[in-house]
Amino acid sequence: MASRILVVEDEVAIRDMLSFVLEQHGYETLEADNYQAALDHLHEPYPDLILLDWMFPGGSGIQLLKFLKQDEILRQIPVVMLTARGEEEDKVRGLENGADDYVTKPFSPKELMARLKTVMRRVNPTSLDDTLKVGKLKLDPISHRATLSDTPLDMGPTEFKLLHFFMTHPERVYSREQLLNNVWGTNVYVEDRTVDVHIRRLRKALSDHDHLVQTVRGAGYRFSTRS
Amino acid sequence: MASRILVVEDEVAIRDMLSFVLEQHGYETLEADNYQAALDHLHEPYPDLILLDWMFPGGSGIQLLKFLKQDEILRQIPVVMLTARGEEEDKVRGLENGADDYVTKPFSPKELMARLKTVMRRVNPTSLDDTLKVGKLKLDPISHRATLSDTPLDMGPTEFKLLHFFMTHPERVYSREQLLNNVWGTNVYVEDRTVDVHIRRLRKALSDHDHLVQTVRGAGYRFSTRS
DNA sequence: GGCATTATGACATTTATATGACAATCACAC
DNA sequence: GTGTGATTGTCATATAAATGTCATAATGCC
Repeated sequence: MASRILVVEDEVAIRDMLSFVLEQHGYETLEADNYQAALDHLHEPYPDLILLDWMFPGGSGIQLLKFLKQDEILRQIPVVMLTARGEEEDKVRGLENGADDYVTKPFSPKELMARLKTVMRRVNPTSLDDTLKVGKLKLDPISHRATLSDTPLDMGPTEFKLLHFFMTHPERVYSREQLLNNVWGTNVYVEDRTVDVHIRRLRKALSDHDHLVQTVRGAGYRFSTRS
Repeated sequence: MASRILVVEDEVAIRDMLSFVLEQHGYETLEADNYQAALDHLHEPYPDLILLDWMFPGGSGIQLLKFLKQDEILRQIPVVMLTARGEEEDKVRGLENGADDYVTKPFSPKELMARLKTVMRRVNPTSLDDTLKVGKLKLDPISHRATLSDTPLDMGPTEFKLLHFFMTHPERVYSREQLLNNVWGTNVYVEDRTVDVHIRRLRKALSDHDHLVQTVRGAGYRFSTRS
């Protein structure tokens, strides 16, 4: 059950961008490019958050915001406003009318996700990160636990991060260097070969599911459900 | 292995966004937020493409563009301009000065990737990451896997590269020497006859599709769907 | 047939990956 | 603090795979 985010934004380019970033981070997105379309999404199952462009056709953002806050159910859905840079009054007016936060266009993915997470954590601490599943293998970022057929797997933090990265980026080869950058972080000087060792530890932890982590000779490693 | 894209853009939010989208699509990114930083990236290994903001500090986009086009090597790197919406003259001026295409801010990830791919296809068709298909035979550079009717084929790195080259250059004879240059790389001293052996290994891997790799007596080999 | 070219199997060598061990470091309980 | 176990990165070694070359067989061409 991924969190669902309703994106209310009339400009298709920005809407696409928001959807892309959100989906890459594991959210489901609903899209609306006008007032009525936004209303059409406001029924069960309700979105978990609304990303609302301040200015959009068929009713400005504040109009929809006010409408939401009048409804007993809808008012509980957190709203993050999208404002143009420098429009300070917009932000103030938005926050005064019940918006939970705002993001200024243009935005970096990092900033966007950070704000969304903060807001969602504040409103509903449990709905945040989703469990990743691949067959019997599950990875739950919340409890920070990986299980196989509901049996907890024993692995270190690095292996957990590695598995998390793999599960969010399956069916794709990654060189040792890329894995170091993505899992260990950039500006970390660690031997390439160290990756091998952690791969082995991860495979060990996965026991009879170690085939999910595949060696691609001369290229790196790949997480794949196919043999 | 992955294409490298130099992003020249001063606004951090937009730069982050570009990097995020590009990296999600498997590109490596280099970042520069000013003229000098951009120049610092222009050495080997050269970026495969430059994404250039029209207006950025320490020299406008066109300035850098002109500089690039004066250099024999650098001029070959394709350039995609980032322009503000509505600035039609900018686009025209950019294209006149050698830019290969432009993307208007704000942009959707889909549009961005489409334009980049188009440009890269025009310049260097082999550097692309698209799945290659010939009948039931598929080669996916992203997962680094060759399949026949979705069954993974077992072959070594050299055979994989060889097949990749063939699939991107079908219906054309290549001498052993040409194959060595293209697949093994230049400055590699290897016997001509070695190619025969790898051809055989590739055919073996292709099993009942080995007819795709054809011998052209006295000339070399050819990858062809026609018998 | 006789010559030239290619196919194939075998093999030694090189290269890449897997694995076990270990010392240093870290996290946390006491 | 101090102790204790877990974790981490690195190394040495084992194992496995890939590579290039050769000798020889097979094939095509005149």
